[in-house]
Amino acid sequence: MTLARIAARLGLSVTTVSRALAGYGDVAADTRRRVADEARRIGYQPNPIARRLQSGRTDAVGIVLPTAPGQFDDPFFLRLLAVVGPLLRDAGLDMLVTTARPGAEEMEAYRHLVEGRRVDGMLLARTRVRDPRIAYLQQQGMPFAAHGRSITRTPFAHVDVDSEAAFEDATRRLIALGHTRIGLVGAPADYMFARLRHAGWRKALAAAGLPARHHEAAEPTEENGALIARRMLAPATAPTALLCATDRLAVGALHALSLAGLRAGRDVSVIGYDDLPQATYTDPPLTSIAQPIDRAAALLVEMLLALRDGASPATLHHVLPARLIPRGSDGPAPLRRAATTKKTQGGIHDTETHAS
Amino acid sequence: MTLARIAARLGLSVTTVSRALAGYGDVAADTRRRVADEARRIGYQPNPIARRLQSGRTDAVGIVLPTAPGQFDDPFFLRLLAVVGPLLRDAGLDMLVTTARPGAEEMEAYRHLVEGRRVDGMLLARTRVRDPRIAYLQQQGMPFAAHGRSITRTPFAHVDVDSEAAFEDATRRLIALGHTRIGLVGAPADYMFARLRHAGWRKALAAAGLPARHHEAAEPTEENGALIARRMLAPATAPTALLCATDRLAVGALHALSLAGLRAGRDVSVIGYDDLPQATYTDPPLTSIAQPIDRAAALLVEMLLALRDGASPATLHHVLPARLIPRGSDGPAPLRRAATTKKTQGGIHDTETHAS
DNA sequence: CCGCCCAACCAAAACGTTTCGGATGGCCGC
DNA sequence: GCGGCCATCCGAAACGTTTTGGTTGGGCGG
Repeated sequence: MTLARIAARLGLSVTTVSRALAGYGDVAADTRRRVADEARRIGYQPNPIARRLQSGRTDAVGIVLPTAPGQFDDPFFLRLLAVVGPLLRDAGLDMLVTTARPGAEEMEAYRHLVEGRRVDGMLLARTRVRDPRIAYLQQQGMPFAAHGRSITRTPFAHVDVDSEAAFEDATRRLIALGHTRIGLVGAPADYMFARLRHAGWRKALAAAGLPARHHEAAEPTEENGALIARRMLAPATAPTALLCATDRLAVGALHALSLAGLRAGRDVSVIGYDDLPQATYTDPPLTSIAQPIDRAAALLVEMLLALRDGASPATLHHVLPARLIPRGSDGPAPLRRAATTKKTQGGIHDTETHAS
Repeated sequence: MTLARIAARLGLSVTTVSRALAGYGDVAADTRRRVADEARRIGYQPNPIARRLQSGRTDAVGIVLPTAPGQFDDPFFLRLLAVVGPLLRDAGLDMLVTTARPGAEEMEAYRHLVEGRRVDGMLLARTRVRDPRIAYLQQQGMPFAAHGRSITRTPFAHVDVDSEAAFEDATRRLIALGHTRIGLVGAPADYMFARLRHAGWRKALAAAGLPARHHEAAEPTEENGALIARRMLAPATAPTALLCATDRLAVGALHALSLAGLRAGRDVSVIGYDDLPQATYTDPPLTSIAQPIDRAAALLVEMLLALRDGASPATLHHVLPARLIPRGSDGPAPLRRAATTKKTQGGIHDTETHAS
């Protein structure tokens, strides 16, 4: 199982065997063949550890999965892994996955991978407006590609989806359907994606001369979606449409509607983002915005390889378009607001409220 | 950043520095302190690659995520990763993740990790009745722990959830509620979990003297759940309750009910398995069976460590109890079967049908 | 004063690969 | 016949660690 064994068996030096397998020109054709045959015969596989020690590269990229309450099993990350996985393998890279809660534990996970010299590239997702992970990786000089933008001093490699435009479009769509009170069920403003979607919503409202009232944000879970929707729909002047920053929030909102005796798509329109598989199977099916995650993943890997080959992060960035998938949860604004049948209660956890 | 640098700076040998940091007794207390100080000062981190080459271990465990149509982003795997991740880190083990479609590609992924000497332990989930992955790992002598049982010649380390008992209980619950026609929306029979849940269902029916009609199986997606439910509910003697092998199937079934104008929990009872976060937010909320995945993950890691320390796989196995979480999707059998309001259509893809 | 033991340290080998800088021998041209 | 070139091969170093089997020198007992 080692070069030495092949060498001994063939009466050659380790050097020659190595060079034969690596395809160097200074090996006789016949020798090369004999080496190849013997290697195949004993099922030789080079020891990656030895190779790494010698080359100084690890041939591995790291991903830290956030394990926050809201993201614990966010399907987004599994899809990302699933799509990125094969691409990395094709590039001969291993994928090292760690899980950590945002905050101190998260940064420790990054340090473990980076300063522990376990990877020579990182992939990160769900960027934040000021992202300590990005700052850290830049300061360490570790190549990385991010899914999502961020506000930084120095440019970094990233793909993002134009969810600002998507939310602007979605809002316009609702306006065209006659809605004038359109609420935003948002995510915490330190997530870059939350800020962009918020901006898109606000822009479309402003362009139509409508006020951007009705905005609350919380970690994107079903639970928070339900809580926010319930609160937002309580007043008499409640929105007739809810734009939700993620599908998980939207699923919660649909649930709250149903509990309140309101029909989604008739009494209140709901639009989500992510186009999760389950979006098709809510009642009514959820109108959602689909992002080209396959394309994004491919670009991320491409960028990582480019960085490895010396490309500058400044040249590496893409913004991809998202696409609205109309289903049953939105529709024309009701002529009169349907009455809320149940009393709403106050109290919401883990929520930041913005009066926009 | 290397032992040699510390050694040079302190006028010591590499050996002594290494032994000082490793806590050997043959280093003077003062020397040990000086070494520790210098190491901290320059932020020394041992090079894991060099350590691995020398020790012959990789300190990494591998997980292959199935990317099948039905499992593409099954939340189950992300939860498993999230729970197993911190435990492995605490044990000083890296987690190497690969994705592959079941079949040839999957086996190639295993070979890549195992014969490529990238890991010294494997974790696997969603076992199959005859599982080629298990046979392979056993033949290769690679330590591994599985989530799920399997039929094998030689015993292997595993945890499983007693979903047979859980399905037996759930079926009895439905029987106690007056249901006599209880259908099983199952998963393909080569999944071990599918077989166990099927057995539990059948057992409870047999004990009550009820026939085990109404059984179909397909990859556990929402889509297949909807297709099967629609077909099962078409005939006049359709089941009044559907037991679903997974929550994804159940979500699809709920959707089909709703399309057919049937009320879940009143006209037709539905019970799922997995207790996904979204189960709370279906309409009505899904009665589901929760598995102790945290406990299972902890045991898996524990077993892996035991195997590494020479334990025999034969002694390592646990079966954990599952717990039914009653919510709104099941209830008393209706006195008379509600009429199906919509026509059902034939045709179903990717499905194996069993007349049980 | 001699021998022994112990505390403290270290040189070298080993893990398996890649690569640098030769070494060897045959053949060709002049 | 000799110099040089080319094809082919190889020794040794290097990557950074751990471990084996020492060596050194001082102190202590007899």
